[in-house]
Amino acid sequence: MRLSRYFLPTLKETPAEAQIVSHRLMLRAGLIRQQAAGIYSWLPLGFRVLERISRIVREEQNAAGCQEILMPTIQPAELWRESGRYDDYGKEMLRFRDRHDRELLYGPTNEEMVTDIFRAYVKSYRQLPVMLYHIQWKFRDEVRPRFGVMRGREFLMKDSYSFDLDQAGARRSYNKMFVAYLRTFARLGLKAIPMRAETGPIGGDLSHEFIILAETGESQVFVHRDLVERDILAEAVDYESDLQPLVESWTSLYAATDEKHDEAAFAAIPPEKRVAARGIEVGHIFFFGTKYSGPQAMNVTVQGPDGKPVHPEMGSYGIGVSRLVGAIIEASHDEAGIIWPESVAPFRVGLLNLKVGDATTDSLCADLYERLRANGVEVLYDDREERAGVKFADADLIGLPWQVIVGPKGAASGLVELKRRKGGERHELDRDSVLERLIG
RNA sequence: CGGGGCGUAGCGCAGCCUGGUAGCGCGUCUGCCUUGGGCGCAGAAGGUCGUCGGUUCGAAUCCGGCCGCCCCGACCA
Repeated sequence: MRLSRYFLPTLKETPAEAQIVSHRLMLRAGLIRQQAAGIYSWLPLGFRVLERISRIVREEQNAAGCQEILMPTIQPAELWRESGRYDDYGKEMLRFRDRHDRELLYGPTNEEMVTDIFRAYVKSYRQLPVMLYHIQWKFRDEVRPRFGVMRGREFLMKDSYSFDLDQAGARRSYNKMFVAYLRTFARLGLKAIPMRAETGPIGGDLSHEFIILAETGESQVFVHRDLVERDILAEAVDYESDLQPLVESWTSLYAATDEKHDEAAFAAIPPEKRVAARGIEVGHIFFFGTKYSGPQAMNVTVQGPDGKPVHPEMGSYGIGVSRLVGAIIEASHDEAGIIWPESVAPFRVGLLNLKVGDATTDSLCADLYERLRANGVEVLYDDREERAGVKFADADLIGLPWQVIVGPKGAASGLVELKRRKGGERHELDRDSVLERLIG
């Protein structure tokens, strides 16, 4: 993509409403535009990141055996009356009526609807387990939206739902999602730590929040260093195997938010293993049994092995996709701007032509641009007629992982500069070496 | 929902106290110049001062209602 034709409104100054760093950078880097309190448009660069994150989330959900569907944003009130939540949910739920005066709502979550889909088609225990998910916009009329996309009213969320014959099966589904979440956040370039959360109505230990560590995080967290340093991607995962030992190895070490913090237990950890940090919640998984499928709610049954009706055991699993864009920036930025992890970067390479109009830099850039693209490398080519300083500043601001800097001095001798955004190290290389590094 | 603050050009702000018909920086447009870290010079466009009403000869400015946005707290992917 040529930057001269790309819709990328970067700002030199920070809009007054933005307080936290991710919000400031998202506005300055031209990722989003606020349309109302907690409601945002996603501009081309921001939308690309949203799509990148969604792709990774999707790949890991699919790998864990979850199947993607797409439920609507608008839901009928009747479903929520069945579960009893229409009255319970309160003002956070946006309600309205259509032209026939039917009551509708903008979905804040989808337990009722997915349960409705399930009960329409699944009649036998032989069809279990079932795991469905979608990535869809949600609306929660938060009293006080803030922090940009970190707490918006309209937000993109991945929500999964599992249906099992019994609690042992539900635990297997839970464990799959647990591991899928670890892998998802690791692939997004984040250190996400599962922390025990409020237990559901059944009790037990089947509820975890996934919290990423970031200096500007909203809550205080306490974790065992081994959890922070452990790399799930280095471990082989077979979703058909018993994941319980793996899950236990992650949950046996200390990890807690300040609400659940146990000072004594934390003090029992060797001092060099204690990590007190700030965190941001990016995912939440929990088991809730028959809360929605039971007779008190939507009364869903399948026929069990003995021919008798069974209420399926359910769980739900959420990842805040749009929130993650902000969370990743909170976890990865510097004074100059965003530093995208490679896996979610909107483009992999920024190609900077420092002297547009100079025959040598123009042709060198054109060649690099074409050859990178031909090899599947996504490049944002800064071919604007701007001064070098503007290009450097914008490149650092939007945070693409690699910058290929082509200036008249180096170009004359066939050299360009390769700069890594993270860390900032630079190398003068000839064009083939640059291509080799970026394509390999 | 309790407390506080703010709405003036695309963005950041001054002007308001002490009413007299709107200004600065950045950005944008044109030309020249410059070309390795948000240059320089010259010219230009762009604002019903959130909105409705009141006071006044006259309101961005004083008074009131409404709307919107932000911050702190309680609550949350």
